[in-house]
Amino acid sequence: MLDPKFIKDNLEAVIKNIADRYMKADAELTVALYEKRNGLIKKLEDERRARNENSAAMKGKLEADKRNALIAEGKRLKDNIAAMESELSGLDLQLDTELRKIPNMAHPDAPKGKEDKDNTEVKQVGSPTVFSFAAKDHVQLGQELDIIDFDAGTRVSGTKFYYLKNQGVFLELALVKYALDILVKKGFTPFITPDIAKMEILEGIGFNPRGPESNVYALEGEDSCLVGTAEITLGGYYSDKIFAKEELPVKMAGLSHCFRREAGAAGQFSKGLYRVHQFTKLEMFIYCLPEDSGKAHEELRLIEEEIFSGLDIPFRVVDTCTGDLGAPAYRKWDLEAWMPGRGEGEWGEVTSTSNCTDYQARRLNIKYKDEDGKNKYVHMLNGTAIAISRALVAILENFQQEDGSIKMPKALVPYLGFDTIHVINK
RNA sequence: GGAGAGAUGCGAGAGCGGUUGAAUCGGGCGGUCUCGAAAACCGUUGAACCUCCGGGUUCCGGGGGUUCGAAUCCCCCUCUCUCCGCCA
Repeated sequence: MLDPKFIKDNLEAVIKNIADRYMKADAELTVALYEKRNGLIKKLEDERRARNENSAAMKGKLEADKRNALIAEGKRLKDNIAAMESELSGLDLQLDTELRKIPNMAHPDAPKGKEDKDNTEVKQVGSPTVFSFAAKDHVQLGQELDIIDFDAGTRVSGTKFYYLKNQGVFLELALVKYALDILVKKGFTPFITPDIAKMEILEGIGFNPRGPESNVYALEGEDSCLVGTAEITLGGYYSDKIFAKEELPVKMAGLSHCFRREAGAAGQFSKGLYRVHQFTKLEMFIYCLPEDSGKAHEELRLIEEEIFSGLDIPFRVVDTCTGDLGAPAYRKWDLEAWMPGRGEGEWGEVTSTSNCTDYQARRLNIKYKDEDGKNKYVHMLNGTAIAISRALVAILENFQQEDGSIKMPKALVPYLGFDTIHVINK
């Protein structure tokens, strides 16, 4: 969330930012509630001071009537304070509700626009794969090679579930290890995180775990959820922490399963593995000083580029427009890989890296001690190292051969122990 | 899952209705001494919020309650430790 004081002092900019991001939030109401709350706090504190003085006056020996008078005054103050406190907690709740709706400020250079079409291409690496034969999509390839079983996934678990099978299994493990090795070399501490997190952590990260439009699976009667990304568990890892300045940056790599409801998402562009309820993802996470977050964001993007270049997958980098940014993001870059099986071929998102500045840190209460002795909020950034399901789409579709086999990227061969997934039962 | 013990500042740990935002020790920081260091000694050292920038309020695991007044008494919850059970 944003600092209410910041909203008050930059009201016009905040209102414009909400509009740029096509979000529904009421900054003016928020400020009004904030001011009302502060006024009440002031009055409440005066009453509490009176109460403290009153009880301090009663410490020694007193004549009975004097004491009784003080007790009567104390009782009056007590009732008054109780009433004000309950009013205040109501106001706090309202303020918090409004505050939650207000997105992070967007980077001034983030392209203005409403939806993903308005994202701007920053660069392209490689070029769309050209085939001398009719290319198949990954659904067909995966089934023919017997490495992905969608039918069994649907039967056992429901639509948008799948089994990886045979070499598909080793492909997932190889991709994880390949990316992990790169990250460890770059100073990231590897983690395998829980796949479940408490709602308060989800909310701190900026997810909405409740409601029918939520993308989150909540656990019945548990006050916790299946995570949609390890961003949640990595970001929650240091909640309520105060870092020494020298400890930063902290760089983490977290492997987890990701669970997403994806309610209502259907159609050609989300078929097969592209949009599923469960997948494996290796996520990067950085906690850093505010002045370093721009640089750290760049670093995350460059690592993503390195991972995909290393796999020889053609991709482009896009700068995400204001309307397409998630609420916590200040700026976001996506890598989109070439996916020949989407229609006539199409760029499809494979990674995403966001600089969330102090938006998450404020709610999760993650700070560092600055030289002036003050505790200040850290900046928090996340980025996909590799999301297996999407990477599989790109690998199967780009590296398919005329005979239906798939050539493995060179970088994966040492991890796989084979260089081709051959067509069977021919 | 059952039984017991506990949760206080950076750490250890006292306090068990009003003089405690918190003794004491340790750590950190600053200083004295020293050629320098160590030792010793002295000083200092929590956070959040509001502010008419003088100050004020709140916080002793979390939430409720009793009281004129709660770190201290009562209730509920969470977590940690020990023992037993179960289990990959």
